[in-house]
Amino acid sequence: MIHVTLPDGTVNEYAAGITCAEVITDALGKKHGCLAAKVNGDEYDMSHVLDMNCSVEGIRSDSEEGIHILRHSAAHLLAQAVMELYPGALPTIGPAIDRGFYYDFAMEPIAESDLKTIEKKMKELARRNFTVERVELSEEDLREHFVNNPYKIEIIDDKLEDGDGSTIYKQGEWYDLCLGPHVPNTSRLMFTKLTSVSPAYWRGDQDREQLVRIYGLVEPTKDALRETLHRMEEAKKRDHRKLGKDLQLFHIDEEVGQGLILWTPRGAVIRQELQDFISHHLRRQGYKQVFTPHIGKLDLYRKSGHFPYYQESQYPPLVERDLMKKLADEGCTCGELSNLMKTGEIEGYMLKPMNCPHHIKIYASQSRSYRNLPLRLAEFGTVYRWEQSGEISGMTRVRGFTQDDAHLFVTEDQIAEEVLGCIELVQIIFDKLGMTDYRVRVGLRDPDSDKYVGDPARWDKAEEACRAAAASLGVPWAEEEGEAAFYGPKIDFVVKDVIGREWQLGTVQVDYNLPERFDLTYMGSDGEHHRPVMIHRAPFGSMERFCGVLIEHFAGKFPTWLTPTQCHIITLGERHEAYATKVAHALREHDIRVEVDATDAHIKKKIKTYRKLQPAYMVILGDGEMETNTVSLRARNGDQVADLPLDEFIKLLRHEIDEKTSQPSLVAPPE
RNA sequence: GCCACUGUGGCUUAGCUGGUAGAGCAUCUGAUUCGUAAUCAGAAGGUCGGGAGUUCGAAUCUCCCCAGUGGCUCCA
Repeated sequence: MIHVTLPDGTVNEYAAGITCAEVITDALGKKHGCLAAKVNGDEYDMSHVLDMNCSVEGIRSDSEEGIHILRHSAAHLLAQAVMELYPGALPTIGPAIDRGFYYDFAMEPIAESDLKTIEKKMKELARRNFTVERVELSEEDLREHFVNNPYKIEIIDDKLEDGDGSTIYKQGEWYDLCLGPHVPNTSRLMFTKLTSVSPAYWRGDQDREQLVRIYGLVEPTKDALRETLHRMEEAKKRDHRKLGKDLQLFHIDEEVGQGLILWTPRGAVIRQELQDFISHHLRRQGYKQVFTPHIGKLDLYRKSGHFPYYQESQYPPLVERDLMKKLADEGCTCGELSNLMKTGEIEGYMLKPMNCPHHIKIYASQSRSYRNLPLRLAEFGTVYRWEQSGEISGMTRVRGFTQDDAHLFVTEDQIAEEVLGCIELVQIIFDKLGMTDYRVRVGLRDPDSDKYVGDPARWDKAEEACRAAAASLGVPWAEEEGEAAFYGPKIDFVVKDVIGREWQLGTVQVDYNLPERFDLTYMGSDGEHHRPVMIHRAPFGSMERFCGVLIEHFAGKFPTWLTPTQCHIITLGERHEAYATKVAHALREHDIRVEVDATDAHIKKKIKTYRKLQPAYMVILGDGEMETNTVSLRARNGDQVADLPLDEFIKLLRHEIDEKTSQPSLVAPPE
């Protein structure tokens, strides 16, 4: 007999050889809703046999672990379906991921339209309710089972110690190399949806075979699946690319170029408000504003190390006209031109891929003493990077963007305090905008690598400063070894977009390298020359990406201070035009953004038209308002307030704008 | 850059196996003056992402290019 401890603390006695399933059914009844079990904290199949004293806990399909198992099992079901439909395909790997699962196959590319057929096959296989069986095999047997699949053999070669066996999971005739655990039978996998197909490289290595990756979703119940799909639909409505068009915030034009954002008037308002907001805080924190040009000589970037090393991700250099002509006359080929630029034999200019070299030159333009430090130079600096064409997306990944950049030149002792200051700035901004759903990544050096520049003792200190700063935020943060830049540790702020992709926004990076390369110095109190340390920081990352994320964050419903139209005045009839003009003037006198429609169109129609642009308020003016010098307001959700005295309205609205409250609240308190 | 898919007037979109495009919204004109999510009538607007080809004839077939979407790779 063995003793099994259940989660509620009761201890039951069973005959050795009982399975997890039997224990859980005994404890919770037949409808226990569990897919697998935890035995002494480790995950096992339901069929796992217990032969000694232990604790057993069911893993429900709606728990985090349960959904993970469900996804992993659904990946197996997908592979089984694909193998039946495409006998020549070779399954490789198929894990559960954050939002579902995928499986990679070595096979001829398939189209998205083929997913329906595969999905149907999966349903059919699920319905046939195969038992999912775990089989332990010796290494020899394993290799025998996968003799026709070099991918699986490669995994066996890599993951298994010589002589070790492992397990396969079988459902029907089909089986896969896997550690498990899995659902007990395929009927658990009825509610799946294949979402997309795309290529992926074997083991993520661009130089290796390209595989076909199929993505899918799975949920324990029909309702849960429907809800998930609905949520995804809803999220798509908030996509900044769609809202950017609907709200007329930005435009990308084929003829201008890929990944180049045209900020339209309404979008420009948002960007300007954000820039004003951040500029205000920069002044408070003692930053100095600078302006620098969009290009710089190749020599500058040779010195900084960005050319030719990062050439691939830059626009090609600009070469002076006379030189170009001379080289052309001499019959110089493009390849030769490129080589001449690399070796420095000819000079050219580059669109700046970052602002640091320019700011460094400002630092170096005078002799500096410790009394001048920290020197904090800030600029909304526009940079250009040659992103791969397939990677460009909306406002979040572009080829020209404006960083809310700054470079701090500090002494070694000032690093900790200044990093903290940078972090505080990020926090002020995120707090004001109600952005709470972000994660913080502290990039540290990989202790086993020698690619890092600078003295390890100084690194330790800088890393400790970054850690302490991240910890001070009060949000989740994670250290990631090997994620530091080669020149110093960093802190990144990462948010997710509506479809779950992660984007890096703000960043704070400590840099020992550039001051060295540019031989920057300051005079210390000891009368000696010392090397300053640089801190690069951009709390928003870039205005483009940040605004893109912000559009999705607010679903286009911006707080009053940010929204392009704060008041849209609508008249009931033509005779109210004069009053509308008067109200508009009064509002504009108080620096409130107003638009007016005094045409004779029906009020319903006007409301329908302008609500799409999400003004903070629609101001309705008719006979009543005109006679009593009042306004009536309509909020975005349709709520109304009637006959608010005009001066009272202005006062309240001005207050709302100045306070930068999260949402318009003059009609009803925000939800 | 790689693979699949997509690309029709400002927006959304119909157009099956090839025979030179239909519609709704928006726009303009006229009528209506009607208190909060589609008043009526009329007009104008596209040669179908660009180019080449097959064909008597292509938005519909082929090829090349451009752009977008999804993912991979990359991201100082």
